Amino acid sequence: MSERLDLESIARKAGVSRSTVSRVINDSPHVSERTRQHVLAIIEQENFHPNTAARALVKRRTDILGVVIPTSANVFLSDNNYYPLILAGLGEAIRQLDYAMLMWLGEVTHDDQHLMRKLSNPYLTDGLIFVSLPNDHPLYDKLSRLRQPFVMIDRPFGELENASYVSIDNLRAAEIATEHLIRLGRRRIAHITGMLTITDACDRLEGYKNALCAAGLPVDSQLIAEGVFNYESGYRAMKQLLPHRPDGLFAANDTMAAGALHAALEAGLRVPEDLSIVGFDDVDVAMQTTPSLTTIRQPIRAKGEVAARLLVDLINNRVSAPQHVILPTELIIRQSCGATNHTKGGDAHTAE
Amino acid sequence: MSERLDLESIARKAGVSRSTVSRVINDSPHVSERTRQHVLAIIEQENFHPNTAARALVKRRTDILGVVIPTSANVFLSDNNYYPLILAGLGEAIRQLDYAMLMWLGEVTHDDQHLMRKLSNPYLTDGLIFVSLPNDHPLYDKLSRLRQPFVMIDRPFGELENASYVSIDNLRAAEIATEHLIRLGRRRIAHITGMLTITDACDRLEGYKNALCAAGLPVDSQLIAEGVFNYESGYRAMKQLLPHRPDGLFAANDTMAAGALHAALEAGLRVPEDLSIVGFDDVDVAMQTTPSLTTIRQPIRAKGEVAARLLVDLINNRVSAPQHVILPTELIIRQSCGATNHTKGGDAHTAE
DNA sequence: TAGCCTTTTGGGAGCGCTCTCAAAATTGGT
DNA sequence: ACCAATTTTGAGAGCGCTCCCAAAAGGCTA
Repeated sequence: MSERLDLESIARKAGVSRSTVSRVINDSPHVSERTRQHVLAIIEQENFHPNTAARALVKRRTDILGVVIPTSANVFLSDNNYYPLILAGLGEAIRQLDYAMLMWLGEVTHDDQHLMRKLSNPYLTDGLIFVSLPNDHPLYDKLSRLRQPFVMIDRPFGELENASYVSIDNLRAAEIATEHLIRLGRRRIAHITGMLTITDACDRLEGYKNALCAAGLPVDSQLIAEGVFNYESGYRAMKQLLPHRPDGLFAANDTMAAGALHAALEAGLRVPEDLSIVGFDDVDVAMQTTPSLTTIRQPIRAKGEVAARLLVDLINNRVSAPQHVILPTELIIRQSCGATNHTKGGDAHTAE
Repeated sequence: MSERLDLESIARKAGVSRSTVSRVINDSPHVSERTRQHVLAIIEQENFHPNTAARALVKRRTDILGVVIPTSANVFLSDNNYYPLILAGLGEAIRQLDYAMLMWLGEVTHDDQHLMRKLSNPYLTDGLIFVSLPNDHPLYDKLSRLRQPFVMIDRPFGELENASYVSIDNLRAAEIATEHLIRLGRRRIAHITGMLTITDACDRLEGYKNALCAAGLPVDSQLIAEGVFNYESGYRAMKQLLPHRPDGLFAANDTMAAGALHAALEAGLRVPEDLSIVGFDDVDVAMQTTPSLTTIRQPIRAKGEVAARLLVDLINNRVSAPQHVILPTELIIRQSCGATNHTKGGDAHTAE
């Protein structure tokens, strides 16, 4: 019904040229204040929106960042709110940077080829962020062929040249968690790993072993059970560990720690008296269990924020790849480990 | 370094015209098989990607769907995995439909104007999906001025003409939950509401009241406490309800039910003996509490999937707005209500 | 008021694609 | 082998914007 709106039609109504309208839209300083206000008024009145496709065509910029979370459904969806937190951090930072966020979720194995073509289309996004890309993922090999700048959240496996990432020192954090249990006098310390296709999980396992070795304790494979970062797998892993009488447990995330706690309590163990538990992440669930979980806090939201900013810096050539950012972690002592602590953590109901 | 790739350059290399390459890319039937294969080979060899901006400019289609989750941070991020499930449903369906998903997360109050301009730009997305838009949200008024097709997940407040939505019958589901408690002999049934700016929460409150009235039970405002859909608020609400000695509780979602359960157990109540609890959603947490939660299951992923398909139908004029889709719910009986049940639900560790 | 410099404005070209229409090549029937 | 029908291909225009450059307008000094 209403004629189609473009720069030209706005220009005509405002009695100026297309170029001037363009300048107004792009906040160019080369427009008199009088003209700017007038054009702005017409734009408002006509409810005009510049065509982003036309703009992108000439500027070779879409102002869109792509986010890929290839994590399998049962981890993303489940009780583990690591990914929602990452997303929140990404979403907020990306919006602040005045970009839009294009998202691909879930397993991409089946339409791998197809998706990769979309992802690697340099005209769709200005850059990409990969979250927790498993090292056996089909996208892995294609990364090196990517033309666009990209940032990974969580350290990639092996030496991926040109890959920038944002992560934490998982190895050291796991050592700290395990050392804490050792310091509390535990000698049969078990570990529930995360999905071992994710480097973070491998590093945490490594850190756990390191700490045992450093303390002269044996690394007993019967005290190591594999999980996949969700509650269910933590519960199962603990069932499997219980016959080997652990007196301490370091779980690769809080969600699995909660599942393990459930299994331990069900088996009649007292926590922390009989079994000392330390988790990882410090997500909400850590404060909702009884007893609440001692854990390693990592800045999950910040990972997303930092990754987004880093990507934009990469896009604008303010820095050049690869960049590696390591964010700090912190041991948060609550009830599940049995250490007395009067300053940190707090219970479930006085959270900030 | 390498020359810029476009249709023309591919055409030159293949010894055909730009038009032919375009036809190949768009799967036009008007190309001989011989030519198609040849061109395809060149495209592959050169790793060519058509410029989406140029295509969008002429086709007036971006093949992008916008998803807006304006929910405040503490609900999206928290223990409640309603939104991740919605997202998973949306993400999968949108990918299957061969669209990309553009996302806006979190509160938009501050840069309201700015965001709305971006959202309503008809050249950025082909359509929009709003998830749980609170009725006091600044976007609410602007919905009627939207030119693009849009679909809401969860019923919008009031009579928004032209608004299509996908939801469930919250009113009836809440009645069923409450009736179940009544049937179990409970007489002092409490309710913890969701955020009352979301229509679903209002409907559930209404259904709760309806059921009480229908059973000749009084509606006691002291037995109604307001929550915001997260664990913390469920815990607090229960603390507030306990002095009024409820013997039953219907919580507007599982996460709050879990918080309430925590508070009840802490206060020394036995569940379900002293207090019968029914939740809503049937998310993972419902099977992880002890006792596990009786709840109303709603098809959360399906909401996302259906909304995406509906939006695409709207975009392609296969249906016309407004469309209202109501998905089915189901009462899942577990331990927290005290009803004996031998067929449904199961415990936390035998999930499907 | 003329002359110079600065600020502001306008017009043309072109980004890479799709679409329409016409031309060329192929097919089939006689 | 010829003409009509069909299939396949090519060229031109144009989508709505930005960018470059030149022209116009405005400000200042002499």
